[in-house]
Amino acid sequence: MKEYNPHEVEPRWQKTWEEQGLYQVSEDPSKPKRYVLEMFPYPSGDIHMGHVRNYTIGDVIARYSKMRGFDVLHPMGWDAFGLPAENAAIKNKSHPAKWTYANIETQRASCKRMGFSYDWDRTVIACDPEYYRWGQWIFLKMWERGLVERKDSPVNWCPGCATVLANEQVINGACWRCHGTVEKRDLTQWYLKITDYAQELLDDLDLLPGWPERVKQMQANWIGRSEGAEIDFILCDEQGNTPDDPQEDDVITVFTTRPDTLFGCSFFLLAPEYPGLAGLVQGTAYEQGVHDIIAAAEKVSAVERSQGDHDKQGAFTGRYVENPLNGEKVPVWVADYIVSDYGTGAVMAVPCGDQRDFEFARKYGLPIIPIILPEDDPLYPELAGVEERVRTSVDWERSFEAEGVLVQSGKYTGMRGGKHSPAVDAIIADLSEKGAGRPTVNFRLRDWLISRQRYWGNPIPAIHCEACGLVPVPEADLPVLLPLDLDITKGEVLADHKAFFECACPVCGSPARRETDTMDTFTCSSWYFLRYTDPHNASSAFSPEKANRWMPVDSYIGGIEHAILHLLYSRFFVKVLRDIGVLGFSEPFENLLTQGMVKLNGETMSKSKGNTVAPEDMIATYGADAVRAFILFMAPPDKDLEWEEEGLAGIHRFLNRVWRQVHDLVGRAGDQSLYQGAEGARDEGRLKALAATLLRERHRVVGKVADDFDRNCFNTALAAIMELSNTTGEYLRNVAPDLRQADEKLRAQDLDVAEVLVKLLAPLAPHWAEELWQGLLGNAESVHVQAWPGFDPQLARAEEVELAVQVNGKVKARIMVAVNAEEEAVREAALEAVAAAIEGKAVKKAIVIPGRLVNIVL
RNA sequence: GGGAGCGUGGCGAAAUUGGCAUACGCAGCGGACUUAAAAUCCGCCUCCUUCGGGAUUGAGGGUUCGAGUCCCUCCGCUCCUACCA
Repeated sequence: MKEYNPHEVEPRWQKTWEEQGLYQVSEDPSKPKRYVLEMFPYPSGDIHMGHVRNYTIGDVIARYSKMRGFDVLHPMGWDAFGLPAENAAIKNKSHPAKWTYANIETQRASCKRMGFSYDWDRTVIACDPEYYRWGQWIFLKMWERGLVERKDSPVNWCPGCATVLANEQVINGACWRCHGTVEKRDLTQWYLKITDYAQELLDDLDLLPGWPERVKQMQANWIGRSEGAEIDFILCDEQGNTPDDPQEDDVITVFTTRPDTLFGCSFFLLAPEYPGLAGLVQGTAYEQGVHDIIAAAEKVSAVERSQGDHDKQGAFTGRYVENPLNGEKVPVWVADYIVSDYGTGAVMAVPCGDQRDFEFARKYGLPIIPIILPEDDPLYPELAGVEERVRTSVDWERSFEAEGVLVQSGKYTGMRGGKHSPAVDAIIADLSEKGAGRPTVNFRLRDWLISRQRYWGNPIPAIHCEACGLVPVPEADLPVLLPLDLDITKGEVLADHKAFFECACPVCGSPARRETDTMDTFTCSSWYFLRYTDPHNASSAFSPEKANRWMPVDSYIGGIEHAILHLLYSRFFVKVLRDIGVLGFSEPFENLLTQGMVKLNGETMSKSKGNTVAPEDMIATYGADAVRAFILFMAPPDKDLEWEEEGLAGIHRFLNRVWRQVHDLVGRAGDQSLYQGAEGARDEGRLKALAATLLRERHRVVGKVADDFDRNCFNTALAAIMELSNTTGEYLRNVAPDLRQADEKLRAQDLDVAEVLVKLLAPLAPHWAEELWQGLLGNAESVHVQAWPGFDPQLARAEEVELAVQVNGKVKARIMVAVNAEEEAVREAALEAVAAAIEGKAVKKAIVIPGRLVNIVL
């Protein structure tokens, strides 16, 4: 017998598979398709254990799917544009392209060493002009449809990365890449109008039962839909007089989800960044106070501002607005807890119903008018049914935010208030009639800021012409090539690179300037999964026919960190491409599997912490197959996985053991047999019983493993295979080898069990399986294109089963009964088995659960 | 503050629809083989026990013939999100 040596077996089969093109997509329309995809990596150095886990999960699904008769698409590529390449290039005095492609080759080699079944002919590399030209094309199509906008607004600026960031890329006020503090700056930038799709992006989450609830919840929260009303307040003078003919400048609109509390509005708030704020106080006695708040808000970084409960600061502006519902004069304040980029940046403050307004009112001595009360409030008897305002203060500890009954609210008094309450509907209707308000839906989602002032990205295909304004690059001129002759180590930037930006206006032909901003790298990852379906298409981004055949992705596997950014953007791109008419579906990813982290001693592995385990070291010791199987065995895929080298050694032992068992089963173990000491039973009955048990286990486990793979439960699938191996060991140990081999039927069964063990492990340990399948069992064709072993549920069942007999829910005895025994007979047997325990007591009833237990109730 | 999830042996975990809790593995302990060690193989391995049994899925309660699983209260942990009006 040849010993199991992964270091010899693995590279050999990897070479053979590649030469044979075993994993090239067959494009066989007679088979059902399955698209298995792992999130493509950013090429920052070699792959780490997190990647290995991600790709191993995908590889098992792909290999298993192939054995189940699917036409499988399982590609790999690189998200190759981005800032780390620039930083690394500057550090190493190199070029981002050089660094990027070198890392891609390293990662590609590591993936091959792990034995992943990718079709390498379909590789997509985002910084390849053949790919990014179609990203530019999609941008132009969006522009045609009015989904591209260039506008001036306060944006997130990361000084560390010297670029702007999308809202989604600011995590707790810090840059998602460098973790530096993000500032607000007023800049003119490019946006994609993802907000046009806000409602659909929210609604279609319901079309995704194959996504984790958690991820859908996170997306729904991010989109942040709120129903409410816009209400117009008109600026008035100190006597409360509004202008006879109010102009646009005289109106300040707020968004609220609680128009029912309008009678409780005792002051009015503007964000420090509110556009017209400076004008309101210019030249007045209040200018300085307001200015101080604005200055303080600018200084306080977004990080601190998002820390939450710091003391609220504000100042009176000296101005008033009129409450459109009751005509009251309300003072206007500036407050640092009002954010400018949600709603309108202006808020009607209702301190009795909002805790933040409550605290602000207490601090600055503003009235807290009770207008909504729970019926059990001590104040309720006094105010119940009161329409006119009789009280303007309360001694409450905090605001009241739940549902209640309106008081002191004019004709609305007595109505139920709260979100979606009758009072809300009535007040919105009345405001609409006056033209002072309208029902609105507000989203938290902002438009996607995609321009970046960086070199290593996809150029935005636009031209600035003095005469014609902003002009899209004609489709025929694509791609706008990113120049490679730029030396960023000397501080060169695109905006100074004449050869790049000097151009002629495509409309009038006069000298013009090319846009020098590049696109956010997330635009590259928002459609790469479509390119894989038709990667070499030179005349379009993809053929709709191919994309429609392969899409949606059936299994998408990746980290939870992409729950919002990448997954939301990709959904948006697909919906736009559908509306453009090149896709016939609305959602890109049918099933999403978010894999857990790989940890060491309870901590996430990371280079900066220095607690990583290098995949190549583990491969060098135990082989790729053991690493793969270990990763799948140690935890369910969506849970964090604690790295334990002892466990990996255990899996290596297991592969070794099954290797020898397979040799034993086919009579080829020779003197390396695990069971040579096994004189075994020569007793015919014992032999038959062991063989029957093995047969039953073989069928049971094949069914169980298929079921587990279908549910992505790789850990229990492997546990079941271990059980089959244990039963096999029991059999081999206790049956004299010559007896087995003399019996033709047993020889056939032994061979079948050997084949089953090899096939069940093939998706998990592909090289190990191939060596046994072809090397030992002498098959000419790869195990990875074999059909999944069949199983017979009848054979998986024993003729007799053991039932537990419970008395009042406690197990008191066990009985053996025939599988098809009549319920009455089972009941009789059970009563008999526990006769002593129930003696003298009345049996109320006996519940028989076939195949499981009998419960006798006394 | 809001939302989601989790809590089972020394450890990683299993129990798919409410039906024999602790499968499978790791570590540990004992044994076989060996001059010895490694490797390999076999056995033990939730806790208590007067050896009859009894208890046990974070704690307490409820529903049910039956609860790790469903409901309520509490405790603990994790993740996400946040002055979102």
